[in-house]
Amino acid sequence: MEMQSDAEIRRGPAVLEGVIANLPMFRAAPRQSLAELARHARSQHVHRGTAVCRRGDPMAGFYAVAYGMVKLALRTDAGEEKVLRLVGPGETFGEAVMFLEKPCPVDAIALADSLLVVLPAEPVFALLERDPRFARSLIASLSQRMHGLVADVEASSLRGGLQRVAAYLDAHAESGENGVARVRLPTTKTVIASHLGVTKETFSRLLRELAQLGLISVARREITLLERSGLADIARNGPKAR
Amino acid sequence: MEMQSDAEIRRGPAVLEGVIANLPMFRAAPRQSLAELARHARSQHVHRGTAVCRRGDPMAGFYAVAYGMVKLALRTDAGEEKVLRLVGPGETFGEAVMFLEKPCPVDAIALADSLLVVLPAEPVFALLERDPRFARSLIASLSQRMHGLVADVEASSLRGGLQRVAAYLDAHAESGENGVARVRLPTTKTVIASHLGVTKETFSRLLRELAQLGLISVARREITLLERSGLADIARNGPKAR
DNA sequence: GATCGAAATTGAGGTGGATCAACTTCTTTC
DNA sequence: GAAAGAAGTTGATCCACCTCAATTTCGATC
Repeated sequence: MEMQSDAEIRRGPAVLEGVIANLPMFRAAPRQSLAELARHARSQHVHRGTAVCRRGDPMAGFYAVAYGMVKLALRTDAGEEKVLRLVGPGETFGEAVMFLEKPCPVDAIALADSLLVVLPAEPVFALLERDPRFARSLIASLSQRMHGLVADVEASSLRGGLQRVAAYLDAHAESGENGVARVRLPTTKTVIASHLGVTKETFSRLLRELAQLGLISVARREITLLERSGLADIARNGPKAR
Repeated sequence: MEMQSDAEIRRGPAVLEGVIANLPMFRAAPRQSLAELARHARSQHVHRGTAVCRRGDPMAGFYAVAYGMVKLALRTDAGEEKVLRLVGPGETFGEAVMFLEKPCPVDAIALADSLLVVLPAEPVFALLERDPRFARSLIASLSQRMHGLVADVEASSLRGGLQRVAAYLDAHAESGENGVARVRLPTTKTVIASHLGVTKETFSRLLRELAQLGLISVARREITLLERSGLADIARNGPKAR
């Protein structure tokens, strides 16, 4: 523990700078600014299942994920939760809240042991003051995020469950070894289900429905897309428009 | 027609500058920058029911509403629509899309005869380059917008219809003449319903339910909040937790 | 103030997805 | 590698909200 902490302190700054430099919003920033940010940043290790911050917490900066995965979720008093976003390596969260200087509106929970980089607000504001290109990147980043949110609203208010699942699989396809399209779910089906706006039970049934249509085959978290075009068709036109 | 156009050209710039100066994001901008922006801006009159822009259109700038009202909505091929936001006087839309340099993701339809101010991207980018305070305001504005979207997602995925209606009324209450809280719906119930994520039929029934509970009384678009606390209670805790 | 189209209400009936419950299969831990 | 717990599946049932259809009311126009 003592030794690990020691090692982190020694190699910390360089690692931090590396993580920061690879964030999309800092791509255009000069090296000196990055070093400056890294000097004020700190790393934070969180274990699987623990909260990075909870709704209502003050937010004195924003977070970047170095490795691991964090879910941003809303929860009701009754314990139901809606996953807003899954944040993976190289992605950030909390920027918008930092600027509003309001308490955190969501829960952020680590889904895996994760290393986060915390960027305090002040140095970011300072950089903003001095580097218009950074401002531009940050604005682009926020705009992108907003576009994603609008897409989610569109999906969950205008499309049915099957359509959303099909669209999700289509959007997350990677081509596997022999050119076969596959999706590896980044976390549990329960969490994915909540992200897609259905219960785990319904998600399970929808996957089975797609499998019975011969469009996919499911093995644990590995999903093979057997008929990409049919899947894309459902994603676009829904189940009925056969 | 010719005369009106003439008049607009003459007094246009001053009016435009006035409208722009009163937008939250330009509050901190120096007068000279405002004049500069106003010089590149143009006004656009749209009649009730006509489209300002449609999904897929290129967006070479963003819009401010001087008077009137615009709805931003997503629509399905089948004609159903989901209203994302109602934009009234002194509010803006299209900033995020402008920065993404992507086609417009929503339809923008005038709900009343409206005067819009169109701010082309280039001068905004230029101002951004030169005035960090403006960048800060713009970022704050986008963050605010995002916060609103998240709140909408929360409402429509975690709360039931009655709860959403109650929350809407509670949030939009103004105190009328004799200190009685009232809400004047800004547009048709059909549009409000879509904004709240229910059909007009359901909205009608939910209002009636609240009325039968003695919490409100409805007269056309004028709604009187008879028991503010009971309404707020439903908004927070739902109908069951009596 | 009569007329016509849009908006709103009301009723009857259907349904997508939630809920509840039992069980199976993974995963983690000691 | 056994035990305990988390995640996933499956079936039965339920319900909030939607859909369809018939009026009624409102609001603009002549």
